Amino acid sequence: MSTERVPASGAKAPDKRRLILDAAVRVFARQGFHACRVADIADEAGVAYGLVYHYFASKDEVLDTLFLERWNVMLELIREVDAASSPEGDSIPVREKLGAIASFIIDSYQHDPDLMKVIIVEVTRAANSFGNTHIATIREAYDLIGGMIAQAQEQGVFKAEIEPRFAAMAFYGAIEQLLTGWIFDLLPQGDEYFERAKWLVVETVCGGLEQ
Amino acid sequence: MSTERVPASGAKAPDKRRLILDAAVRVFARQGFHACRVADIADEAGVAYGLVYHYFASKDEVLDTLFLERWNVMLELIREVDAASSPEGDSIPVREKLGAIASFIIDSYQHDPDLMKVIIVEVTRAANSFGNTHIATIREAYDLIGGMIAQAQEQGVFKAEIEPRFAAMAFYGAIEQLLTGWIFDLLPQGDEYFERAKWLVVETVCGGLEQ
Amino acid sequence: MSTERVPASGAKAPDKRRLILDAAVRVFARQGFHACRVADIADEAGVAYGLVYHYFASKDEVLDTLFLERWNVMLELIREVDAASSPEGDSIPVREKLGAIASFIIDSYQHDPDLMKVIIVEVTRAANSFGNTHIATIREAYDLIGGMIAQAQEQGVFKAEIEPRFAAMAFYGAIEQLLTGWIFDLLPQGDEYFERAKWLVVETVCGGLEQ
Amino acid sequence: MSTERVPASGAKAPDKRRLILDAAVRVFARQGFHACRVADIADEAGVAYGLVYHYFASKDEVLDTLFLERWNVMLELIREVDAASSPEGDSIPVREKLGAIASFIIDSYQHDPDLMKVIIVEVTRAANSFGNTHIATIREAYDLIGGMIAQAQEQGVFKAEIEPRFAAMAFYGAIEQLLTGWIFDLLPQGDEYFERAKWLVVETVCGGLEQ
DNA sequence: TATGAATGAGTTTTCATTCAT
DNA sequence: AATGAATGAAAACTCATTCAT
Repeated sequence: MSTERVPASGAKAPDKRRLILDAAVRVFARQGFHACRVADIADEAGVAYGLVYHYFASKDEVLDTLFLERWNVMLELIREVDAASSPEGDSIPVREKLGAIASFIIDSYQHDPDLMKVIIVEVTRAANSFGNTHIATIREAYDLIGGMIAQAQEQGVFKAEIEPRFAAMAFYGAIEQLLTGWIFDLLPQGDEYFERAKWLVVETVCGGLEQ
Repeated sequence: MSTERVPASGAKAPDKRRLILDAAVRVFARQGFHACRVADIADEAGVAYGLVYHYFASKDEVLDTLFLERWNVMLELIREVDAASSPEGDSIPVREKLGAIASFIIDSYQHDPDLMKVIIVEVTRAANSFGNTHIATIREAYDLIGGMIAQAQEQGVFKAEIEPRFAAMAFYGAIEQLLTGWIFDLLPQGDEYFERAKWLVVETVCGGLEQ
Repeated sequence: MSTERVPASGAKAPDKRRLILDAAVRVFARQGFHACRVADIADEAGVAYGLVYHYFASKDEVLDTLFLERWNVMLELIREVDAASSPEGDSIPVREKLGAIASFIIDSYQHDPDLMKVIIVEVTRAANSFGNTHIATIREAYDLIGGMIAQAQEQGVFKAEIEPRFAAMAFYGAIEQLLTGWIFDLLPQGDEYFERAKWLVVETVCGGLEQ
Repeated sequence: MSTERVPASGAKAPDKRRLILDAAVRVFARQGFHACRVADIADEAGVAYGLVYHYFASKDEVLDTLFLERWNVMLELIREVDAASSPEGDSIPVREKLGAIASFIIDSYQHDPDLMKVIIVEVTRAANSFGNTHIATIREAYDLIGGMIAQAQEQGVFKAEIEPRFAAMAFYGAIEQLLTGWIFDLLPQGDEYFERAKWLVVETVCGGLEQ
């Protein structure tokens, strides 16, 4: 977070740059990155057309910024979880780790569905455009999860036959597809559903991975 | 499957329409739907520019056709699996059913990675364009899988607390993310890996879902 | 000449490419390269906007083409003059050579003032854009003239103290400035004036260069 | 000359206006008037963007100012030369007059090549923009030279058949083309070459014009 | 069927100029 | 005098689609 180049100034001033980013989230979510014009972003933000280009070099950079802002927060969370230890000094159990990650992602969606929609739809799977640009950053998350699984395997908690990288992808894919279901309005939403979804994904995947 | 409107003619004639579709797969996979021009498709197919418009009403229709051709084959497979019964007349076990689906998808990727890349990258997650257009068709697959899970639940094979729709999404998402891993070159490929991936996804998800 | 990529087809068909080039000459001459829009060229040519881009990669390429077409004709003329010999087999005198060049340039202006205006105003002196791009081609003309002067020097016709390259520039500059005078409407025009100008420039420069 | 609206203040203060003008010369020479942005001028001058507009009404006015500053100095010089008389009270000979003009222009280039480049490339030949704006001012120089030549003709020094206006253009064009040669790096530079160029242009043109 | 020239609406980006501070 | 954020018109270029042959 806090990629702002502009002083926060006590959260009073409108901070046009933030205004533009927030507007872009809504517009990208509503129309899709390709289908929207830069003018739509400016209009949604209530600023002049040119100001978008005053703060961002291109339309692409707007999306890049949105993605990186959010993804880095997630990476930080995953790293913290990975390093976390119980009061006794032991590393916390995998189930808890993976549960924290699932919770974070689902909470993120609950908190700002538009942003998560944009990230999933426009970046995470865009193998020929943004996904490719940010592949290293994206991979970092997968690798960290893979590391957790490998560790659990070494500790004898998870089955030995498992290929950690593959399991990590399956786990992350399961979560992302739940979000996709919400995005496409194929799954029911609401606090209760979000909570149950967290449980289900952990229960399912961990249940299957455990010895 | 055979959605062709043109006689098969004994596989002799070039069948320009098929030529164009196959070329489109390669071009869409290589450059992405948005980044490629209709001229690129024509060039790749070795046909005249205008011929693409002779066979297809628009660039969109080319992708629509590719998606539907493949997705309908998958739907057929899922339906067959769903209806399949053992020699004794009993329905075959869920594990086998889901295994058949995972196998089919992964085999599809193995057989024509470009086509699966296009479907996943350009359609399945494209919530604001093709994904939305084909949402009903896509959903059908999720629903069929959800039905299988619900049945397994009723039979007492799967846990009762499970929400079948959610579990279906998790299952499908896990598979799709494995393909995504191959597409982005994040996971190792090869016959052996494909086979182990099939096993892993079924073992993991079913293992977690079972009582 | 004849850079046409399109068959001449008996001079019957309109040849849209030529139409565009000819229109561009008029528009560039009237408004200047920078001040005119591609739409102006298309309008002047009576063709659709996009057709300009069907035949030329960019607005720049239109000017490049116009310049090269004409300049290459001039280079050819200069080379011919340089190689020309009298009936007796001797090389023709410098005065005649330089006179032929001056005649050619001034005739060119008389024949198509717009084209010469464009070349002089937009290319020949444009040290930061087109002039720089075509500097090698432009230089070739100066070098050929310099060669003629050097030869005359060796033959004892021109003074020995002369630096041929400098003299060539002075000669060419004198002619170009006469055209500039006509372009800016600072000098009177008309057949008689054009003829006298040819004489004046040769008489002046050669008169001054001769021993 | 001193067109400055701002007190000279003993050459102590930075005089931002002058700073901007000098920076503009460098930027225009390096990138060309059209290719540079107002921001480039401000950056080069080390002043704030808006300050350019505090001192100048537009980007055009910056170039106008540069051109007029210099061209007026030249006009003054030409007028002085024209009025100059020998100690005996006779007007000095044409050769000396034209020599003084050639010297002044070449010295100007030697002293500030960037400024002369800008004037020649961006103004003097720009028939559709600045050249047209300043045509009256530019013409004055040509007319004054033409007057000198006419006078020499009347005195019987120059041939009678000469059209003074044409001869003036030829003379000025020869000089300007030498500068063009230096600008394009087609001719060798250095004190010696500059001196010889002065001699050559006068010797050539006057030699040819004399009876 | 097959060709590729012709059309023109649409979009990003640039950048001179204005303006509030 | 000095700053630099804000404005928005302008234009090159792209490319899906049409159409005459």
